[in-house]
Amino acid sequence: MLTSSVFCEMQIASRGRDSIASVASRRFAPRTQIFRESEPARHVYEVVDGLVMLYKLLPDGRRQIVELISAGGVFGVSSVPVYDCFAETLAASQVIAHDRASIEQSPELCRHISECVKRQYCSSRAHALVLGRKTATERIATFMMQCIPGRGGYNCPGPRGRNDSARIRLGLTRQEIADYLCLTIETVSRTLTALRRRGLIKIDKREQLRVNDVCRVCRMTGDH
Amino acid sequence: MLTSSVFCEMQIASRGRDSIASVASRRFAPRTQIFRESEPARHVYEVVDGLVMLYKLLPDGRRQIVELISAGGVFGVSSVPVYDCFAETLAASQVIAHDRASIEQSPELCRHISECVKRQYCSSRAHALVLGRKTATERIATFMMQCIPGRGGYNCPGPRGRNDSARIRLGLTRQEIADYLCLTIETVSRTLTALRRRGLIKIDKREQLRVNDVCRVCRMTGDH
DNA sequence: CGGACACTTGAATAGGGTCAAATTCTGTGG
DNA sequence: CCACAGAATTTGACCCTATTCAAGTGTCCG
Repeated sequence: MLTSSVFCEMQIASRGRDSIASVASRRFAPRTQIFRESEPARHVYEVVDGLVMLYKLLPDGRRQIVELISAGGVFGVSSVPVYDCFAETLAASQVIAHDRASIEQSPELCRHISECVKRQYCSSRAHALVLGRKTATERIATFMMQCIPGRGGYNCPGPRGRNDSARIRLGLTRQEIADYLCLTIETVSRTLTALRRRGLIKIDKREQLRVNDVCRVCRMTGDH
Repeated sequence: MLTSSVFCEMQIASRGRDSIASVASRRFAPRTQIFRESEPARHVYEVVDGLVMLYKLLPDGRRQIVELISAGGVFGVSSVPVYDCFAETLAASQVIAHDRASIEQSPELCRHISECVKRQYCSSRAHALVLGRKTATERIATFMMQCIPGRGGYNCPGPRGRNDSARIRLGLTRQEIADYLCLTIETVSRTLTALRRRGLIKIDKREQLRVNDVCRVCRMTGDH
């Protein structure tokens, strides 16, 4: 098994004067399933490091990656007693598993998780706009901008000087990008090729590319 | 002005022993804008009665209705200091406006809102699957199922006896349905016509239709 | 009853999907 | 270092679903 788990009973020092809570810190290898849809929702997870994807499946195999969660995000939150999607790591990931029952007992933890859910709720709406109304090129551009920290979002600082380029590590295969953006693998590939031919990006390795002009790509998201 | 507002300083009796909170109960006429995207987010709203839509716009006019909120739902929640979408009533609606600053002071209210956000967060993910992976017919079927309370969701009771029909009040124009499901008005119209011709539904009035066999429509959502 | 708006229908089109094949990585073992 | 296998990706040709554009038709409300 690729997973190594370290369970521990620990004091959450950073959360102040709460009583001792039952938490487990776990490390998962890349592409490891953490839970499945319709399984009893026993834990709420916090991502410390790495990247986790949440996805839903239709019976005929169509897949939709509904969310990508990196450090600081939470997952496993559900309004019913079972998980509403599958969770799987993309990169090697460190997560904290909070026992669902114990969360109620820590107002600080509750508050923290609520804050994360609120943030993720807002970004899931931005994603709905992507899925619903954007062209393939706009989707890819939007996705690339998401991969450049600090740019493109609310109060983007704008280009930094002459050379406004950025290196991006995708962390997802073409198939995963397709399932996230609701395209096919072929369309993702074709769109990236078209962007490369137009000189907007350079594909260094499979998962690594360079955006030559961040602002120009940002203008291609359709948002401006 | 179509809006009649009643402001009041009231004790939220149902929320127990919290101190007096600043809330305003307001009534809005149908198709009335409540707030705009990028406006300072001063309030969090709770829907008491009616129907509110949240939507985002792209600069070129493309619109995506990201959420429909009925009684018991909240809106105006944002992780940044401005609203991230537009809010507009569809039906005449009664809402409670909570002062953003005052929310923090009521743990009970905080908890209540968090609970709503959690629920809405989950349903927004289900909607992402609709937008991303479903065909026009599946989208319309999914939407119709959403309009039939108690059916199609987690632990649906199944058909009730021989005559498993339901009357639906849409409350949305074809254009709004299109913007919610990410289709065009023509595709919505054509799809409804096709369903009518196949004898699955009967279109009584513009906004009212009858589903002859709920289970059959449910099977058309693509979820089963 | 008439005007405005919402909806429906038709024909042509295009964007992305599907299917199939070629190419490029990546890792392994010699 | 090179050869090879298997997988991931790219590319090509064709197709289909939903869109676009353009008329109609229906419905509501004064």
